[in-house]
Amino acid sequence: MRADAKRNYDRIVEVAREVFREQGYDASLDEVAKRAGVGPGTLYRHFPQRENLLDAIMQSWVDRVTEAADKALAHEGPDRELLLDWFQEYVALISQHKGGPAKITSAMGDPDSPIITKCQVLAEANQRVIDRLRQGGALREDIETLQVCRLVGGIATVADQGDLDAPAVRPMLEVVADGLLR
Amino acid sequence: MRADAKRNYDRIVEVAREVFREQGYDASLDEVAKRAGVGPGTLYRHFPQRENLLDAIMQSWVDRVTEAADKALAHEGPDRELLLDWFQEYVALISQHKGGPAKITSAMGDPDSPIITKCQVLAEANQRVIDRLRQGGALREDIETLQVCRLVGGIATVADQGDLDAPAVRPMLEVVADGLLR
DNA sequence: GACGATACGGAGATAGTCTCCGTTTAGCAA
DNA sequence: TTGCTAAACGGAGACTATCTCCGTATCGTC
Repeated sequence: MRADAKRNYDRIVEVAREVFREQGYDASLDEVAKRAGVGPGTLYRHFPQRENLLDAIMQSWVDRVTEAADKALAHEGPDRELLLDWFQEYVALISQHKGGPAKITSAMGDPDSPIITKCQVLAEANQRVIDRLRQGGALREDIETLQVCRLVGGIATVADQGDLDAPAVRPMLEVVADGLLR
Repeated sequence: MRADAKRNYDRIVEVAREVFREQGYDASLDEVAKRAGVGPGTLYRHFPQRENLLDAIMQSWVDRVTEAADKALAHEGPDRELLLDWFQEYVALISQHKGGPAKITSAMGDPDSPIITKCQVLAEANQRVIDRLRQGGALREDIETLQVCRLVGGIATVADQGDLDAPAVRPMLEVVADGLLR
């Protein structure tokens, strides 16, 4: 990659992170290009689809995901607390910008999504937490971990669309956690 | 309302129902106008916002909602079955067209939404089912019924966005039902 | 310093939303 | 019937966003 190309690439990602945080995932891409000081052509050459840009933005995000899972697994205490803490982290992680929960959760089941690798990191993190509980025999067996992602993702999605805060989300996560534990 | 106005109004609603079913809730409104044989101006005068049109489409829908709740309440059998049957109906009702679950669920918490009256019918139907279970002492007390709507709406939303069918949705509804029952 | 590959960027095609306003029509009253 | 007015129509076009094409500029190498 040529030096000027890399410079523009990085600058676009940086600006996009800012704009998406301000205006949500639906922000205008031409606006991103303008703020980054490049033409729309340049933006679309680097990122043919909106989701390619999202994928680049999420590059740094994957580290935080695994960290959060590590932290949850290190938790000493009741299984219910562990699961709830993880769920809250999960919601926070995918709710970084408006529209994110829906995008990430629906990409989870789509192998062709440009952000699929990022989703897999999240799915694997969730898997580790679920496996730990399963090994302790604390969890019902008849549900796939992908469905768990969907359940929690669904809650994050409605919270995102309805502008709910963490305390309002908590009871919904409790219901799901209690439904999963046995 | 003048006769020609009513004629156009009805025709737009009829066509919109068809187009939304075909193309989802994001379908072009100019396309609806074209198919209805009216100018865009006419459509936007009758329905200033997209949701006003959705509200009109849902007029016949409210009857089905109350019917479904009646049917659920008439159910003889375990509470779990009753709740699950109702949840399945609930998901089916709000999944009429693509994008519907998200729209309806987020409108539930927004008093200014043009479709709020329709949402209230749905919320009341849900309330009746929940109340029945609460009276039997079968349900946990620490959760509002609006939250129940959000939980089930969240599942419907991810199912809608991920093109999941009813059998795939079922286990998620079971988790929520089990988490709510005690 | 010259050359080819690579990348830039903006004009413009396409598509959707929504408004404004000149034209038409329904419905009523004379 | 005819004439009138309020109501309704409809389409041109302003505005915004997405995305492409291609002439121009720049990088990096020989």
